[in-house]
Amino acid sequence: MAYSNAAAAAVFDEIADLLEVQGGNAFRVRAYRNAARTLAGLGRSAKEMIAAGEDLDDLPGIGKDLAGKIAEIVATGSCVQLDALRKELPEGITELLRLPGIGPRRVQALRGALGVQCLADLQAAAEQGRIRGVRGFSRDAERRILDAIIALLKTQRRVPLATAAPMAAALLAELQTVAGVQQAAVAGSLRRRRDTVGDIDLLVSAGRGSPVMERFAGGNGVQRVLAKGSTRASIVLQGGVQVDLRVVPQASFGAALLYFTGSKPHNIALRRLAQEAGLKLNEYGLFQGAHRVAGDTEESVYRALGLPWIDPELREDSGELDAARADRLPHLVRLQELRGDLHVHTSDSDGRDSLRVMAEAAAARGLSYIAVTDHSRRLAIAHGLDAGRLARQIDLIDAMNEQLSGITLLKGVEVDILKDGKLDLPGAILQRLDLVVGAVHERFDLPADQQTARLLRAMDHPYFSILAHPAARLLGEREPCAFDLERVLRHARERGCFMELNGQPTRLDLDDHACRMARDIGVLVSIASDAHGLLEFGHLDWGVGQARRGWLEARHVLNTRPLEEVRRLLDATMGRSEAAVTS
DNA sequence: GCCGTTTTCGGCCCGACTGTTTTCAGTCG
Repeated sequence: MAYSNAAAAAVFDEIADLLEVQGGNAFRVRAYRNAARTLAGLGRSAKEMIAAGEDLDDLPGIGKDLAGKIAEIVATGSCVQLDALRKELPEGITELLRLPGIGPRRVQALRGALGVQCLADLQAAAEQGRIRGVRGFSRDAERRILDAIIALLKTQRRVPLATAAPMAAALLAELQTVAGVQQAAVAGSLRRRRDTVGDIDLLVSAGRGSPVMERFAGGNGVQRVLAKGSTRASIVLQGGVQVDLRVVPQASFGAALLYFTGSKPHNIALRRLAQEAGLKLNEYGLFQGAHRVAGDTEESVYRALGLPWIDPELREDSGELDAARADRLPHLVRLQELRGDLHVHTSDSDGRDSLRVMAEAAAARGLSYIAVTDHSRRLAIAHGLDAGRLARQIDLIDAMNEQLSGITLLKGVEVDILKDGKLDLPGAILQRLDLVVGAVHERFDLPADQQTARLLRAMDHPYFSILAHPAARLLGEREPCAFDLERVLRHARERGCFMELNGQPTRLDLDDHACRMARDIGVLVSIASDAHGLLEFGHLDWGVGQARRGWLEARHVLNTRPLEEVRRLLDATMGRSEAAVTS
């Protein structure tokens, strides 16, 4: 198994889980989790850093010990400490932590008293009425555990951002109509635009006596109320998505929004900053003693800490505080800066709408160009185009460009990258296109070195412009392919081709970390809708969210450029230099 | 396990909610 930062991060996360169940020092557990986060968000491969003689213990949260463990993982692919922990603890014990209300202490209690080793053991113990006999567990607790196990087994865990966002918007609109509610906002990972969200976090400010909690917990579509106090409540919606609501006074709204937006590591880092300045930050404000010095808006809190306001997408404690202090925060790309979309399907392959309908829908959204990129012949299930059908589509597009105004259609294809890295259509037809978008649609399971070689070879084809959805992941369905992203990005830069950030809600691929690596290495990213119907140009917005999480500015994005410039850049990938085009 | 314009030891963010161990520990975000 080839080394990846993600694999090393997974090792540290598992060690943290196991130490936690074992009742280990909570700060030691956190140290492993921090290191996992550092690795996952690292712009470069730790393996290459070691090879270059760099000290890993210069990285935040990584000291001598963990640097040594990373070196061990790089060298051997495993970690002695993890192997030892796995031997000491039963496989499956950490899944008990996924049950609400069950933490490390209760897992230990259940294991000690009943010998529970996994979810199935616990379920059996609950069904047999043995849990109520354990100290600290009542008959009610036993029933709750059983309910939680059943709920866990049938609900999906995280939902795509695009699924949660409209649910949150609907709830927010309802809360805004409740008497006494002054301000309401979405917070949490949804506001930070993570690709998936575990629950929906909502915040409102309201005067005393507002019935907002009652309305929230008693609303339509509420399946279960998990908790309900005067300032905080949690419900589960029909369909299994959890929603948390927090109510604060108006004067605390900004501090609460900051706190409730997270991420947790960002909050911890901010609170530490406050501490160092002799202040205390909590969800009610920034305090000097009992005096509130800031808190009505997020800006006021950041400003009082000597910082500019930070975009929510950046709040992951991955360098944004340093950047803010140095006044070097990125000017993140915005949806309205996209001028075109370089991955669009029509009913010629598996799209639902015709060429003309797609063109008009794109124009109506304010785009000035789109690339028509239907599938190639290999993808028979998508009615992929062979050379003959593609040639006819090319002629059709030429003719249609004569008629259209305000939008230009670029001639492209989403060509399959075959197992050996060859492309699924002959060069003679690819040569006639404005751009070639290559994608993997099969054999996702190749070993990392073969998958990497496959992608590199595809990019070396004389006509290759953009690598589409490079990891080929499907959120909740298919893990990303194993390949050496850094090598692929470096090759793309040398070859002069581009990487796609696919905006389909279950793809979002490149992911945020990969975007940041592309930015660092200097490869332009094409944010694409991969629209298969006229309504799907909206997917561009999900792509923009991930791009922003990846610190991308307009200058890092291919399709923020005007048509003439994009043409020049694409021509170069197709072996047509500027001189050749004009001659 | 990490970290350090007080430091190589002794800290490590802070508060709400729940259940139950009737004064607080465990869990969560």
